[in-house]
Amino acid sequence: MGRSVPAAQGWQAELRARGYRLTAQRQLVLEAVGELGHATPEEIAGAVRRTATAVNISTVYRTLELLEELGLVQHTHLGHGAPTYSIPSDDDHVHLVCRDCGGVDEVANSVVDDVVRRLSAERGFSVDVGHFAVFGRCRACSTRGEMSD
Amino acid sequence: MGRSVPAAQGWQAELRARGYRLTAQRQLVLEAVGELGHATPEEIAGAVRRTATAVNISTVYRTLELLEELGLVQHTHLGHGAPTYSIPSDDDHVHLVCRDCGGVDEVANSVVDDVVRRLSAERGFSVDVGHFAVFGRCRACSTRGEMSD
DNA sequence: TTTAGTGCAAATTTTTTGCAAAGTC
DNA sequence: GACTTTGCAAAAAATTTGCACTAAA
Repeated sequence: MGRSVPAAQGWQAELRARGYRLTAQRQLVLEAVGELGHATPEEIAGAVRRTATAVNISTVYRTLELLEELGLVQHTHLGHGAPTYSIPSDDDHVHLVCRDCGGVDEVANSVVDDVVRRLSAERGFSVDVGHFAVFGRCRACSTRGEMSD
Repeated sequence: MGRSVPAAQGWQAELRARGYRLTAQRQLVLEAVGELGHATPEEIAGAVRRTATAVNISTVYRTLELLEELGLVQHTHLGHGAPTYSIPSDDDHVHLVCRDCGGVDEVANSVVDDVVRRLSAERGFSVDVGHFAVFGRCRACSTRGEMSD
């Protein structure tokens, strides 16, 4: 088996290797991020609170920052509000956020492959596909708009 | 002369037509947005303050909200911080934001035309090109990274 | 004169920080 | 035991809101 993706608990070793310590809070926050998917710090704190031990909100912020530095979580901006955290995965996707209903849809990032390639070639800019959300209006809201216009 | 773009002072008439009033503050804020381009509410307040009359920050927020509703300004998310306001124009562009240096570059939105078309056809999603920023790493920062790696 | 808009101050909301106590290695 | 991490409380930063007063129409 390869080890391109930190296996089951490889991150714990990596944590120590970097001089950090393994704590219950860090495990709980990481688990919550995995379970919730695209959750805000506040939501993550809430989820942890519901399970067993509560983790202070400031610890959640500090922990997310650390986990992101280690590459164990990533954050995405889906709109005006707080950034949302999730587990990086191979099948990253592009987020479509509707300005009207606020709904978040996803499309395979192959849709933007071409743009990514061009920006790399023409500008030397390497796009972080997972990080950007695409804003606009979803089909449902467009249809609704037509009717009421 | 056409009137696809609210002419010089057409917006003032539109304002009144909708039952709103023309005030010095609204003119000052709109001017500041035009002069600054992609500025945060705080920056806009600062710019106005520097000219003649100061406009209270809460009025700036309320005014931006109104001007946006009227389509006289638009806001864009360029990263973690506050949204930035600017004057909508025909030659909208895509923003490239570097995760390392924070720099903001622009590319013609023709670069994403294809994606816009596909999302419309396949998902019925109409993209607001000006609203989304593309995150990643710019050429300068990539080069720097290679060297220090 | 009537009704909308502004300034001001206070309340929210979200995130950050200092520091003593608790926990990990 | 040494050094990191956490919880707590307070500080900051960013927005929003209530309300009396000012100003546009």
